[in-house]
Amino acid sequence: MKVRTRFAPSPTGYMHIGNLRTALYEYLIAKANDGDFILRIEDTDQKRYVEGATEIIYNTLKTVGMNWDEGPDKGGNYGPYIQSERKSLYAEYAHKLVELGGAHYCFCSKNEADEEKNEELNIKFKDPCKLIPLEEAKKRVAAGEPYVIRQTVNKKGKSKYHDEVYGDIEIDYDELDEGVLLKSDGFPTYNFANVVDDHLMQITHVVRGNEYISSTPKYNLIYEDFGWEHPHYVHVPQVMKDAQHKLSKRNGDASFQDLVAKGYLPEAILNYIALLGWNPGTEQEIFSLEELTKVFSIERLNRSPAIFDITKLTWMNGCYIRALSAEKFHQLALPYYRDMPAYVNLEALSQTLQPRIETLKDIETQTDFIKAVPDYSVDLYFNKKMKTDADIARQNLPAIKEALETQSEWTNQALFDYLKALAEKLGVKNGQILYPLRIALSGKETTPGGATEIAVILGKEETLRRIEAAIAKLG
RNA sequence: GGUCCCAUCGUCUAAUGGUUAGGACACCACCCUUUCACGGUGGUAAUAUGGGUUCGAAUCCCGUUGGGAUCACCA
Repeated sequence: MKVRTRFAPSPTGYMHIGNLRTALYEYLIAKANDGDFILRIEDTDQKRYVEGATEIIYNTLKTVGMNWDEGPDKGGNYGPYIQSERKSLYAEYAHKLVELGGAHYCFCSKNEADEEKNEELNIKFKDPCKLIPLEEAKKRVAAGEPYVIRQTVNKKGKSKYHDEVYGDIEIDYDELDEGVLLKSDGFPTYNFANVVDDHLMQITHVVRGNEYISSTPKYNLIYEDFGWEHPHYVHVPQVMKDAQHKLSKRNGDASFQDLVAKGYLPEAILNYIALLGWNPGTEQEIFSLEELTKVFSIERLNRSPAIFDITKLTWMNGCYIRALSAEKFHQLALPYYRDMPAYVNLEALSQTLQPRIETLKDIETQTDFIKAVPDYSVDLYFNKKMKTDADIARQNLPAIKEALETQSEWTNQALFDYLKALAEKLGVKNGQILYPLRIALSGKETTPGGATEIAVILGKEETLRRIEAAIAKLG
């Protein structure tokens, strides 16, 4: 049988990291087995619907290259792929389930149902409405009385099922709530819609967060009552913010969109989250999506929760940035150059920046001195190792300026050789020329690249102007 | 609270009865060097705890502790 997995997000806002990881595992399970990856939008809760959220889902999946084989925009043999468009289908199946004895009509208000429960005595909600004879219940429904359809749990003993990650799970039927399957507004709850859809769409592997482990027996009951076979279950551990809290939208934790905005590359984010809860069994850590589909296996999925570590993602992002071609990096950097003065040599800037940044956003802080030299203290000219200080700078800067004025080949290598020769001629150390020059050009203790690289970035004219300004400042 | 799940360096993880408990990030040191970074070398650092089983336990079993999930007309 062909493997079919589905990503079934609800359009309630941006895409968070845990969600994207689940989608990734679903995609990989499908693609590692030559199967289909299906996108289904679960919008049965109209109160939580957020405008534009569906587009975010599409864009995110496209950005990372996880292409779906069937979905709302793409069609397929099992549509529609938006649950709100399948509304009548659920009602049909819910009523059928009532006939089969797996569910019943309930006329309780929400409050009444809540009161029935007794948490201290640990009594699960067992709906009194299930005692209403079916014929009578149908009459009340026909008469227009508001109702919901609740699952009926009559079984006793232990429910057992196998999970591909967690192994055999055993839960007592008494632990199962008789939850609402079809709401009074006619929409199904997740508990019902996911079963009906997964069956109808012939999903073979259900991948979801492990918070569903304990409610899975309820779903299995529905599969049984319909006489359907249940899919393979792949429950995956949570992605945590720290040891106590999971990553969540409500806390405003970083979403995929946020990370991209912070200068992380989609490929790096995807690579990093693949490794949160899964490992290849080798020491390789850098994987493209393509490579992942080749080495992924369910068996190597982990059972314990994983903390999202932005530091390691940052390192990995740096790896991806360094691996970029010079042209590609320049393209990605361009938006960050928007306010650069005209004299700046952008290609040279990119070249200098690429090995030095870990996120694209670093460009902003690394290049702040380019627009204007900050107001710095002349103490900056002091460097013990380079044997320089303000006096040395005062002494050498005019000579550097004079030398550079006649220099025509304005490349890093040429400038470096030239200034090295100058140092020799003056009988001073290289550092006594280069260090003061770098400070004069940047006004910063640390800069991307050395004196000559900065000179190339600034161009000859601006370089000379800045040296002049520095000489004036030193007095 | 009931039930279920989880437990190896700070973090992500490897080791599926026999390893000096391995790798990666981070951190520290050194090297390279025109500052910074990249790169290279080395280092600090873990089997939560108590019992079993076994010649031998991170690994299997039981208890304890700690953490998480779930108990919605949310998904």
